[in-house]
Amino acid sequence: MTLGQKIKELRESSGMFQRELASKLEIGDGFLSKVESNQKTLKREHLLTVSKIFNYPFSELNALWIGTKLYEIVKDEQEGFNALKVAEEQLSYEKTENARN
Amino acid sequence: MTLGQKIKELRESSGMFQRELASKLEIGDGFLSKVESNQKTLKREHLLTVSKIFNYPFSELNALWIGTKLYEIVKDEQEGFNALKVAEEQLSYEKTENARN
DNA sequence: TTTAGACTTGACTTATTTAGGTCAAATCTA
DNA sequence: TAGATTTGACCTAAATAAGTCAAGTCTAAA
Repeated sequence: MTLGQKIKELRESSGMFQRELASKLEIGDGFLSKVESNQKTLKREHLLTVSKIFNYPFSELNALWIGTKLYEIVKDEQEGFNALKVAEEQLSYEKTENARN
Repeated sequence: MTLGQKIKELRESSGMFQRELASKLEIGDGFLSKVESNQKTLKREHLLTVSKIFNYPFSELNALWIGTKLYEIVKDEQEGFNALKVAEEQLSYEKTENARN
């Protein structure tokens, strides 16, 4: 599930048109269309608005937002999967380091 | 293990000084110092040179390079870990999609 | 079968960020 | 006190973010 897919899903399942949602977010509908197909990214502040409109947890939108960004970086990389593992490892190392103090 | 750590490790275990390695890479030693502490990143082409100098697999350096970059993105994020999972999921979804065709 | 409304796409823009450094001064280490 | 390393301030070019807008396409229904 990408952020674009999720937004489209939320919008459609609430019977809203792109134009409506776009206007709530104060962006053009062309731009929203691209957001839903992950050709463009929403500003992070917009995520909060989306969260409120559809009453959907911000943290999940946030995870999708960052995750989709990470995916854009690794998707054409041979070492993409390993790179994700490296990042994960560094992250959990940092976590245990901080826990130690 | 970060890329900076790995480079430092390779350099030190071959008894080389920063100045020497820096000159082989045609960068300043101040810059290399920052690379080793992950404050700056090497150009990707430099990775190939490093790989040759220390006879260390390029693919691993590459994974560390991308991984450290990903880590920089997620390290201060609450949803960092989940975001990595999202990216991983998207990546494996894409893989199976491609395999289907 | 045409036409309206929803959506997609391509070309373009401008402002901000990031990449990839340099250099000199400060610090650390034997 | 020399040589190795680190740090901070600074720089420029290139990339990315965050859009707009008009033209094109797709789909139901009159």
